[in-house]
Amino acid sequence: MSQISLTFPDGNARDYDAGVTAAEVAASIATSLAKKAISATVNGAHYDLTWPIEAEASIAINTMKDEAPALELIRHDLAHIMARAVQELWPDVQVTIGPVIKDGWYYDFDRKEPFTPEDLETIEKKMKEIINKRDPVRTEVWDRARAIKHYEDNGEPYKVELIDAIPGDEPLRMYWHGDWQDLCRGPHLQNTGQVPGDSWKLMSIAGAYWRGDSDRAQLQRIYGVAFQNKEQLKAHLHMLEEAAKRDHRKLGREMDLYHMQEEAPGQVFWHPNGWTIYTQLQDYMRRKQRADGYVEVNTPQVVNRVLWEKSGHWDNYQDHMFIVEVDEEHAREKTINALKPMNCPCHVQIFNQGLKSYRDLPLRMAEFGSCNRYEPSGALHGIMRVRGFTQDDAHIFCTEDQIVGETEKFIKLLASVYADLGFDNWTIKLSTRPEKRIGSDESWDRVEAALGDACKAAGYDFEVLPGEGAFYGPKLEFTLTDAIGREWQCGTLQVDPNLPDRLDANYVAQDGAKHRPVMLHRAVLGSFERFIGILIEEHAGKLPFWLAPRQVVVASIVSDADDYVHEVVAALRAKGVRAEADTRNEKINYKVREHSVGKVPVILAIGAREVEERTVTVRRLGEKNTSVVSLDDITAELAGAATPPDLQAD
RNA sequence: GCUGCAGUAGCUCAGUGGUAGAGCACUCCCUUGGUAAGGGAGAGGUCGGGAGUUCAAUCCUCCCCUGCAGCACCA
Repeated sequence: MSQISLTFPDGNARDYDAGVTAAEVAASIATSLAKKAISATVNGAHYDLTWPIEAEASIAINTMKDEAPALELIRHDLAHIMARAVQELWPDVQVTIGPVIKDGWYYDFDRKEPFTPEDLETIEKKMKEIINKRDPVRTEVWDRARAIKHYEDNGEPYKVELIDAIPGDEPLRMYWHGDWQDLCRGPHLQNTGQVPGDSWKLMSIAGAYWRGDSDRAQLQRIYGVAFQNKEQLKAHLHMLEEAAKRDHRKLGREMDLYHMQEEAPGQVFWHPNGWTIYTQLQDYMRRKQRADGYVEVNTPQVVNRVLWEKSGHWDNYQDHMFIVEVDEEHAREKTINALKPMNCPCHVQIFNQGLKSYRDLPLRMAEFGSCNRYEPSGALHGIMRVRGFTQDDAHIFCTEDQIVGETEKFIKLLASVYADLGFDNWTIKLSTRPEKRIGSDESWDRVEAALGDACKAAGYDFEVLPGEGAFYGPKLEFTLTDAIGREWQCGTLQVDPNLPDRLDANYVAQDGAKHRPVMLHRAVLGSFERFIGILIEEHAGKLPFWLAPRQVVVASIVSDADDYVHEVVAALRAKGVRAEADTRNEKINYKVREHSVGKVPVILAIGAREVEERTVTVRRLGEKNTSVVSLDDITAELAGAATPPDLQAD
């Protein structure tokens, strides 16, 4: 038998017989290590203790102390244990697929009756029994024909389909947890008792399509979370509770920002407080874009279908458009229009007015464009995913050579905006050519490279999402994360050579001939609605002072102070600070509580002393202590704080 | 759109086959109180909408609407 050399993390190497298992390697080092070993990392891949190692490799033996492999194994074994529990409870249920995900795992089942919340408790109980049995886990490599026959004989078409999808050169592994068998790539622990009994929890039941395809069967998915110990599970559940408090739907109500109602699903009724945030943001974006060389336009809401047919949207998105028919009683001929779902075709109409020269490029055309899309009902989510929204949209008409420069300029604009708004963890994703696409491979090569180069030039890394680009061009997505870790695309930049072509946009180049410009669709915030939702969750409602809808409440302690309270409010308002008086017949405790809950950043309390000394007592949101400041000083300070970041003197 | 769950006062929620209740919020009165809820009184609901079963439906059944979780979708 041939010998292979295995190199350990400390750099030492030892020779073993080819086909040695990680369990044997661990045993060769120390009995204690063999006992504690749960898996191995071999050349960076996660290995079961029982898998043979055939060639020279680097190896690290993992124990429960190694967080990443330990969590992976715990979660993966729990997926199997849960599937086994379900099949022991309901033998007619088919198991399909059950991967490890962030914080836990899920498993998809095919069962006629829906699982109920009570079922989850029953399943948990059964899982604990299985864990307590400490059943051994063992594995075998099967050949393809045997595996397929096994599942065909068992009447399990899902598994057969999974096997068909596994590349031919990959070994097919069967795992047994006790007598329960499942096809699985592994690795797994050595027995079910190695899974902690109390550091996991079944969370929810949901529908999920087989293989993610909405044309195929819908299965029932059970989600679970799992950690290394009970404390981590408790911390996770606590984090979820805290996150729920930051939910923009809850804070939106508490801060009286907006509401939504049945008659206009997916559309926002902005209240004065919310609209203040909105207009502050819009004013800010307008200044930022103007400074970056954008011109601003405005285009119609209701546009005849003819334009949507030309742009190609009618064919692709008709079902997702709000259609407006004007019937014969009102018009000579019945016309069919659509509320604009996007601004780009209208922008091309503006571009097409008059002759454009290469000297006009790049032409950066911005619009705070109100759009309506008939989003599927299940997609709606607070103000993050809505049917009526306004984008901070712009289209940059340019040449292909200008793409890199314009993209880099855009990323810098976006980075500066996100920084001003308090975001420091956003990510860039580059979506590349999909299977169904137009344009030559050479052109895709160039444009994808241009986007990547622009990111690098601006100093940012990006993740590639292969095949996720639009059919006409690649795109950059800039994503932010909400309170419970869901990612939302906010900013975007998309390269589009197609629409200028469909709508016949052109410019006169140096050679005197007409050429097609390229269009860059881009948005920094994305939609105001979504961005404000994210903003609320990011700051847990405690918005930066310049964005806070009510920046200051001046609260009287005794009614004798009312006149001075109004004087203070007037002084602040004269300096552009959004200040309100609270002279209600209530105690200061009550007022402080109410405005703290309402996330007002600064409360100025006024009693007899302050009137006498022409001062205010300042209480800042989140701080318990107060300070006494002169009226002049506080007015100057708050006026400075109320100035948007792009207008700050420094 | 699909699967599951939910919808009772402005908000958070309890409740029952015999047309409803709490706390907070709201209005009025008392109270002028020094930093996260002072006291009292009052008003407020076609129990999401429609149909059915029943002597009787907020409660049971069916359909629809909206919301929530996940999936699918996101030009």
